[in-house]
Amino acid sequence: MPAADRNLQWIKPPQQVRSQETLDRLLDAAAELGAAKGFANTTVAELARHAGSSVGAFYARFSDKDGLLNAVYDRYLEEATATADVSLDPDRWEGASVPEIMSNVVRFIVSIYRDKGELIRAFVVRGHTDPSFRARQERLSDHIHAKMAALFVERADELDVRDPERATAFAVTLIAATIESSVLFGELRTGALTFPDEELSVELTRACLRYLGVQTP
Amino acid sequence: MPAADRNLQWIKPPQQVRSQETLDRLLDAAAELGAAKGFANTTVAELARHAGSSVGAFYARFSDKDGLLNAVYDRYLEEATATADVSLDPDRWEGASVPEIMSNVVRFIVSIYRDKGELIRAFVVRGHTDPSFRARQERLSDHIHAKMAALFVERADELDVRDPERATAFAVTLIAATIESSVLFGELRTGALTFPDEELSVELTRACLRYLGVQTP
DNA sequence: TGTACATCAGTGAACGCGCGTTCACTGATGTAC
DNA sequence: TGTACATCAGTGAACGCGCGTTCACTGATGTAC
Repeated sequence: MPAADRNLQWIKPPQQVRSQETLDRLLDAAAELGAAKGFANTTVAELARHAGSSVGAFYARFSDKDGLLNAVYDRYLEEATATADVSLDPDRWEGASVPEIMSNVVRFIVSIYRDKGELIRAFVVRGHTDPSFRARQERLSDHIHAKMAALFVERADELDVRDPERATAFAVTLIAATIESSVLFGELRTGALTFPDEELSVELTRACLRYLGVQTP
Repeated sequence: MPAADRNLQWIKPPQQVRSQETLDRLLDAAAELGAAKGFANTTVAELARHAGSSVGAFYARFSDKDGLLNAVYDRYLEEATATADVSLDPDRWEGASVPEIMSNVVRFIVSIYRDKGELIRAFVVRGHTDPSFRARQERLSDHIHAKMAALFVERADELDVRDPERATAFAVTLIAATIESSVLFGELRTGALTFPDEELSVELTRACLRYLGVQTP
């Protein structure tokens, strides 16, 4: 079936329901173990066992270990892109103010990182040595950043900055960097002071609004 | 020599100048290769060759591969701590304003990350699986954060925020997170817009000053 | 509906490669007299 | 200053363990008639 092959780079398409289930369980196991201890530290045997499958079944579905990781990553990218498209859709925020959008979006991203942070971290680590992972990471991040920035640029009249395009781009970067590092390095912490999720969201929102010169009530 | 042993956890103390030189070259090679491709992806044989030494010489100095990494990390931590102590010394900034300190410190940290970023990244990756690396990372980061925050808290009258302690702590975190992620993920970039070192410094400084409610000229 | 056969799916022991570590040996440096 | 010996330093081939991958085999599912 050459037609189907065009869409399936890493996965050998299953012919029966049974094997599709096995495949899904392998993907889930990879996501779970990868999040827990990193992909490099997870063995194929461990992965197969965790999925209630076997090493041979694994290689019947994937060309090699990398094939599985790529499949897991693709599944994640698809989910992430879809989520971003829905939650950052301009229509959805019709009539909303910059503070309103900012605070909701920041809170949402924080909650996502709380959920998927460990998995994202595993992808990031992998990206350090694998250019193809790195490239896809950047594509996703560019996509999300652009959608977020667009929401703010549309409302440039609420901002008090020289170059709204550039300032919003930087604000988005601030958000991404701060949340990312808070997850990558555990809870935000400076000496004895800690910033749990809610406070992180509030403070980060405040910082960005002030930076963009937005009047807040 | 039991007295010397107390200070040398991972390194077997050399008895001749010759072996001290070998040891230094091994440390340098580890830092270099680790920065270039990560510690996990660097083999002992490769390391020894790169240092103009041999595998046997390596094991005469270090108990194992981890011993070397720990030694490299300790050397880095010592340098970093000393640099922070000197550059964030309160006396050094006697009479300076918050914007002055902020802009200089941010610029300095960016330049450090430009220099040592790859090595720092290797340590961070290692920290993901090694709790002892992680713990030392946090100790260093706490130390630097505290010193920075202290400079701003001392000048709380220049700030316009409810809780100066907390706000400065968060500002310091913003700085660290943004610079860190800009190095960990390459140059800052949002779609077509890029923020090279100087612009990153300027914009990050501006963001923090506005967040802290500092009047700028 | 039942039977024969082909293909798909799954199993886990065995293989082999890469890399950390060891070890028997050679050469260099230091010390005693 | 020279000689004998001890210790330090360095070498690189060989070993062995862990883990990705293969493969000969068993069982399950689908198809033809």
